[in-house]
Parts: sequence; C-alpha cells; structure tokens
Amino acid sequence: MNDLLRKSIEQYSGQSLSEECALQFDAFVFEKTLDKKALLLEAGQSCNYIFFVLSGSCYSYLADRKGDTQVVQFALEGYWISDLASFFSGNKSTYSIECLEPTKVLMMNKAAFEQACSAMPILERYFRVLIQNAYVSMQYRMAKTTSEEAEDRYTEFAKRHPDFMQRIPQYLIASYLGIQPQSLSRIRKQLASKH
Amino acid sequence: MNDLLRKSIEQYSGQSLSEECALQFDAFVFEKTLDKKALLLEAGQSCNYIFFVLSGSCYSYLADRKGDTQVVQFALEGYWISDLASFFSGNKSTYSIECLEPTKVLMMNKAAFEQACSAMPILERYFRVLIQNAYVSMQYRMAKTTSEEAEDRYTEFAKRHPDFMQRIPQYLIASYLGIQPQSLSRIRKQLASKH
DNA sequence: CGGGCAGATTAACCTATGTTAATAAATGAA
DNA sequence: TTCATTTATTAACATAGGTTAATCTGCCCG
Repeated sequence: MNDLLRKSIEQYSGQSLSEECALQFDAFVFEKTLDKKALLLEAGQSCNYIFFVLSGSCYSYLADRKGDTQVVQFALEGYWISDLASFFSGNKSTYSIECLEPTKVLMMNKAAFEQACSAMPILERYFRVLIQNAYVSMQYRMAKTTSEEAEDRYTEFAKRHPDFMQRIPQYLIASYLGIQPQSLSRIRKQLASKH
Repeated sequence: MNDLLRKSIEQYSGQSLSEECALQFDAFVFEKTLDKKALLLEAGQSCNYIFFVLSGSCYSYLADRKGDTQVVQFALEGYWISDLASFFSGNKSTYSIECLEPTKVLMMNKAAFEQACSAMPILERYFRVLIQNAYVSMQYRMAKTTSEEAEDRYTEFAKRHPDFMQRIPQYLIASYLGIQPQSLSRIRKQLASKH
C-alpha cells in the first residue's frame, strides 16, 4: 500500500492499519497516470470513482451562470477528490476534475468502496471522519467567506495553504476565493506595499 | 420514538427502523424545552450534545472579526444542529446556538452517540449519509456563493426554503446570505418592482 | 390600550470589487 | 533560440453592496 494513503488512514481513523487490511485494500483500487490538463472527470458524466492523489495535483470546478470556471476544491498529494453527489447517487456530475500537473491517482469505484467499508471497519470510520472534517471546515470557511473581505480570505488562504500557493496558478486561487484574477493582483500589490 | 426522527432515520439510511431499535435509541437521548432566545450552546463552552429539533426553530452563529453575528445554520423541526467540531473533538465551540421560537429538542451526548452507532449499524449509516449530504450541499452552496450575486443567492434561498422564509427574521437570512439587512431590503424592493 | 422595542425600509453617500482593455512576464513547444 | 500561448499585472471606469442615519411598522408586555 502507498505510504501517503496508509498515513492518511491511520491519522484520520486513529487506528493502525494491519498488513492484512492494507493488502486487502489494494485489491479494491487501481492506479492511473495522467498528463497535465487531462480530465479525471467531465461534468455531465456519471462520476464512478473517488480519486486519491499519489503525486501531482488537480482541482474540481463547475461552470457558473456566465459559463466561467468556479473552482470547488484543490487536491495535492494525499488528498481525496471526487464529485461525491454523483458518486453516491449515480446521477450526472456537476463538477469536472482536471490535472494541474502530470498526476498519479488511485481510483476506487462505488462497489469497491461499499465492499471495502463493510469488510474493514477501520475504513468505514476513516471515510466517516474524513467527510466529517471536510464538512466542519467547509461550514467554517463558508461563514468566513460571507463575513470577510477578499483580502482577509486571501491572507488566510495563503497562511493555511503555503503548499498550494507554490503550485497553483493565481487565477485558480482567485476563482476559489470568489474574486477576479485582476482583483487578486490588486490585493497582492496592496499587501506588498504594506511591508 | 418521535415520528419526525423515525422518518429522518428511515429516509437517510434507506432502511426501516425496527421497534426494538427505536426503543433502544430513545434510551440514548432526552428531551428539553426552551424559551425563545434561550441558548442551546454558547460559544466558548464545549459542545457536549447534538440536538434534534422536535418543534420550534433555532440557528447557529459565530461572531465575525467586527463582533457581528454571522449565521451558520438554521434548523427547523426535523433538523439536527450542533457545533460538530467541538462535539467530536471536545474543544471549545466557536458557534452559539439560539432558539428563534419556543423550542423542543432531543439531546444526545457523545458517549451516547458512539454507543448508539456501534450498537445499531442503521444509525452509523444514518449519520454518515446525513453528514455526507450536508457536506455535498455545503460545497455546492460555497461555489454558488463565491460565483453569484446577492440577488441570485436570495432568490435561490427563497425558492429552496419557503418554510424558512415564513419563520426566520430577514436580518438573519441576510446574515446567512452574507449581506446587510439594508441590502436585502433593497434587493427585495428591486425584485418586487420587476413584477 | 399605549409605550417601548425589535425588525424592516429608505435614502445618500462611500468603497471594494467587477469590467474592459492593454501590456508584460512567464512558460512551453518547435 | 524564437514564437505562441498562458498567466499576471496595471489602469480607468462602472457598479453592487456597505455604511450611516433616519423613519416606519408592528407587536409584545405592562
């Protein structure tokens, strides 16, 4: 089993993963390598997988009312990414997922997910806690987004995610923060002049 | 067992709840009645319960940078509400929860939650699906919030939650949507003049 | 039934961010 | 290396929404 994944499972589940489980898990997933700009998922298709990023990076997005890209999530190594609504319901996905760099992912389909979770309680727990945490931080981010200005959201983002700052183009970060790239440039300039 | 709760469990878990489980569940929770404006939770305390609203309504909020109230969630009958980060970690809560009307809730503490979930697989599943759905719609709402204007967010909210519109004061809806009450008034006026 | 208070509206003015457009800088492919 | 394309910056102008402050409405409670 991949080391990043093992660490993730052990960290979130709070339990250590037996060698046996690790082998069993590996049978449920497969690996795929993608080029930069390749799509892991295209909006409108059904999302049949959840993806664990082994190396590289990607992001999910949707088309807003005007047809512009609205970034939903970034995923570097060690992150899971998918369109969960589509994955769990079987409906068409609203998000697309695109690679920002040459990327390796583990893929797990729904049948495998269900089987793995019922076969291994540690996994059921792992995924529950993972989603719980994601929900909690989403709720908090939402509250911050509706109450704070773009400058504050940007500085907080930069502080929390220095790794993202290195590897993700500014115009995508701007979209994620809900502002135009030009506005982000302006904000960065203002921040720079303050020091 | 309360009828609303039974329906919620059966709906989200996709299974029917045995009489036995229902009785067992009831032993894990207790009921509380609160006045309008009473607090279910005060920011800074540890959040020891999750609350299921039996009747009445409440909302969770935090104080933003300027000390103003930022609404996080509304809960009418049939909704769960809590500060999950605090509930699961034991840390101090960042949210407060206040009743909008005279309200009856079921309360469940963490030990009961853990026991109930391990004793009854249907509950483990129920809560997992509940949080999953909450996460999915949160993510979608976040994307909409960062890409759309206040007017669109308001009309969408009004369409999706006509029940909320009846019972929740406008200034709290404004806060939830991330705008000032005055701006919401202005937006409503514009919308009215369009028809 | 009447005074006080919470909630909603209005209006005038202000500012952060959007928009458009042009340029510059970085990246990548031939 | 050079050209083409993508990404970032800048500036001028437009606008949605914030701010302040005053007024209005309704309703709770004494």
